[in-house]
Amino acid sequence: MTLLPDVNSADCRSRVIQAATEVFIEDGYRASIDRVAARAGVARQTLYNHFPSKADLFGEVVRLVTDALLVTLDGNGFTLRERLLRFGIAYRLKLLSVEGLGFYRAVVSEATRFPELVDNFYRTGPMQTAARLAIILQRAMDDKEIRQDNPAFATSMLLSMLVGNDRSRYLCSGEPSPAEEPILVGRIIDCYLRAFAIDTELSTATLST
Amino acid sequence: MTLLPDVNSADCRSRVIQAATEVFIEDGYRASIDRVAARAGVARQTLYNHFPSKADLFGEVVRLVTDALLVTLDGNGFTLRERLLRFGIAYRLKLLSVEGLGFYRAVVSEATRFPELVDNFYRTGPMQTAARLAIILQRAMDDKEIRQDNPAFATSMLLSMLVGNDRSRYLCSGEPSPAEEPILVGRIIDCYLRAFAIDTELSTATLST
DNA sequence: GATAGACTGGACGATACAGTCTAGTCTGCC
DNA sequence: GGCAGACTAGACTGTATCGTCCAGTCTATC
Repeated sequence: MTLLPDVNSADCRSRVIQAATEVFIEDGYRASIDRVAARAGVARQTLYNHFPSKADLFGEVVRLVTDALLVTLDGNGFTLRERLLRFGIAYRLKLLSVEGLGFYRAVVSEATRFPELVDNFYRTGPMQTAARLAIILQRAMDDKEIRQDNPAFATSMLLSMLVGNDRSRYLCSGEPSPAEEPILVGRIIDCYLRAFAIDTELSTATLST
Repeated sequence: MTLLPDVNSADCRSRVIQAATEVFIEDGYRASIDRVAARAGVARQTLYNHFPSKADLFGEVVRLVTDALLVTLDGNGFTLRERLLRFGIAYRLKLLSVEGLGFYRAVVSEATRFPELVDNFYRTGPMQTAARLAIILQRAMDDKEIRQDNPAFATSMLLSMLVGNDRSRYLCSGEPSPAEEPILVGRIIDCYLRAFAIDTELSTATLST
């Protein structure tokens, strides 16, 4: 017995995780263990040597993919619009990819069977991304680049505008077309910046009715 | 044999549909036929007298609930803000209710197993609502109440802002709190109207960088 | 060469479930 | 009374699946 993790064993484990990720993204939790094992090119028993149950394997996959889906926000050195644009492109790229959509579907589908897992996914995934974005927006408010408002609300609006309706559509039918992505993101960000632009007399007057 | 539909039979059928709706909303398609029959207070064979298969029953439920979830837009006689406000409240009320969320989860979960059904759901449900909203927005653009823009884009933005992030959150964890709904919808609509307000020199200047 | 640890491949048990079948009951109508 | 149509209750078939078990193989190390 060696203390170091066996190379072959680790390879096996990662192959299983890789296969499970693909299969769960394709068909959700209802995909069979046999299919995962076959995809990994591994005997079923080998899979059970590494994971005590299907639920544990699923949980591991969810944790790993959740981390992989976190969207990073690069710091300063850009205009606000530029930063939001980069964020928006990365955000849509991840969430609206075939894998991002399949994963989301798989996780949401199991909200009743694994409530704590899905809750944890939301807290360590989407909520983390939102928290990072909120910091950027808060700073932009402090710098008077956008108007003062509740940062949580401002964050929610931007995230909603970026993927809300499109995610819903792609979950049901069709696939995203990557060609027009940058243009679309630009339009969304411009739209957002109008909504949160510093107040002018005109715009406030229109709303107060 | 009578030509008129038997009262008891029709009653039975509607009880089954009612039960199936509840059960599928709770646990999705993986809920068993036995549970549906039990919930309806009916023998399994009776259920099969009315529906040839589980998939057919599911399809029937999806069609009926899709219709029930359509959001109506009342016509004129109100300001644009008032109309959007009413729409937003009704829209969130339906989509973010426990039933609306459960139904959405159930449908989206089966996008791979029943692609045509889910695609049809999207076209007769969400797309219908969007089309109705697009007409209102188009008219508002013609009347110079909001700035000229692509109506489909403007529609997508409003629908996204209304439920995008919140639906995502509620699908994963927690439940909506109906108390603050009207205030929240008001903030969203105001935010939207800012984004699509008629151009002023100031706001365009900020964006053009 | 012997040994330990990991993987294989298939049999096996237990469970759940869709859908069918059948014998019997109930109800309304002639 | 008799009959037709619908419902009931439960047995039954066939299939899918999770998870276990076991006998055998392969490989690296001593």
